[in-house]
Amino acid sequence: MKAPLPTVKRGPLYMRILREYQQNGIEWISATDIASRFKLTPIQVRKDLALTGVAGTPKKGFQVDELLIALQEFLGWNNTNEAFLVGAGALGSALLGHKGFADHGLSIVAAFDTDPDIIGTEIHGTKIMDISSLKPLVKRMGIKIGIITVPAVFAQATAELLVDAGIKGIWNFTSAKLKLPDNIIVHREELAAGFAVLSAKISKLENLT
Amino acid sequence: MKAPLPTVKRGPLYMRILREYQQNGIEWISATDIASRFKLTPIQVRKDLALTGVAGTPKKGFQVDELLIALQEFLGWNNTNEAFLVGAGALGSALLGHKGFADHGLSIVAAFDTDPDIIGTEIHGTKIMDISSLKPLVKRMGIKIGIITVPAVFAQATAELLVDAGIKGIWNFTSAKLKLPDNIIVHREELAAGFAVLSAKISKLENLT
DNA sequence: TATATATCGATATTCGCATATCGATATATT
DNA sequence: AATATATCGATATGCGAATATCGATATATA
Repeated sequence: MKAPLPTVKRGPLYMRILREYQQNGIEWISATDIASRFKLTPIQVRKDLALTGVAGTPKKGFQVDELLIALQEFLGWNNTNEAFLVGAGALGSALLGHKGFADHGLSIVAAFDTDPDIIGTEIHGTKIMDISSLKPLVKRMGIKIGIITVPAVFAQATAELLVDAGIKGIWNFTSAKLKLPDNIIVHREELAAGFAVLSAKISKLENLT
Repeated sequence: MKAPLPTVKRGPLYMRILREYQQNGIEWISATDIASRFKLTPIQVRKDLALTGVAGTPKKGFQVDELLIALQEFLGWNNTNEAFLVGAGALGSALLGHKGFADHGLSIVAAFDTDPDIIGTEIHGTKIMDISSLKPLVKRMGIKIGIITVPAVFAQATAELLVDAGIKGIWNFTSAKLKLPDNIIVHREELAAGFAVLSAKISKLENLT
């Protein structure tokens, strides 16, 4: 199944509103509803949803439960919605406490650090463990995603450790460029990009979608 | 000047490597250098840099100092590289401590909250102030960007307060959809999107750029 | 001085995604 | 039962950005 990248990126939005509808006991949702909720057109939403394979019914829309399951499947969240986090500093702690993730069904199931002062403590309900215990846990729990929020200088070493432990994908919050085997998927979160878009839009008042 | 959105997004990457070169006293940088540093092609980098108006010289590349200034101008960072942050919770604190921003020349010059226990304290060198003092400061300092890291339920009220104070652009880290006047630029940071891309790439082993 | 090479920069092509159009259909309404 | 309407879903169009191609040029090297 081929999946357009922008569609995948919008996936979490759909997940959120669907969960909300589900919790409120609403059975049907239309592409128009979703579009008005975010800044999208109904057509775009329909095209995205079409990729999941679910069929809507005219005048009512899509069945919330059915769509939710299909989307989850489509996004691959049946297998890979759990992650380990390494580096329980400021940013790491924030991610651990970030409500948004739970809303989408994603969960950071464990966090690791090297600082003895932090190890053993709990941050937002997640116990911080010694990094030496990471490898066996990855195998045992079948975790595929690792989140790196260590200082940039340690990023490469951390990444290698994760790969060695069997991690398949890495979410890199540092500014370091990681050199890893090709079969490892790396995604770098570029926080500054958001800032750039914002200030560019302000300084030149033009429509950059 | 028309600015392709993806180019703007890559801007911070260029800024980072340029600053690094500058600090190391390297005078010239080629598109090939930059491309190999990130996951880009030299052609793409050249096209981006062409928009700044600077000319490179064959066999050497671009002059670091000149390019840095031009890029800064191009991204509009001469005027709008300062921001206020509202909501000094977990995520807010993390952003305050995020070294990455300083590396790019962006700065969060002040932070605000409503919690009396937090007001007056310092987080990563930034003093947390009472939100009531926000409005006069925005005017006095000419700040144009506001960062919202409050709980989602308070997002709308916070945004309105910022707009009332004279803020032109808002960086929204909550999941709330903000209803604001059209002339206000809003950028929502969707953290979960990164996770979605990553897990999609892992579960279907396909090339989603 | 002559030649090789790395890089720039312009043009052309391709690709992917967003947007528009329109017929089909199921529900609600009268 | 007949009609109106909201929505889906397929096809077609258009746009923006990535990629490829190739000549020009300045530096380094022999």
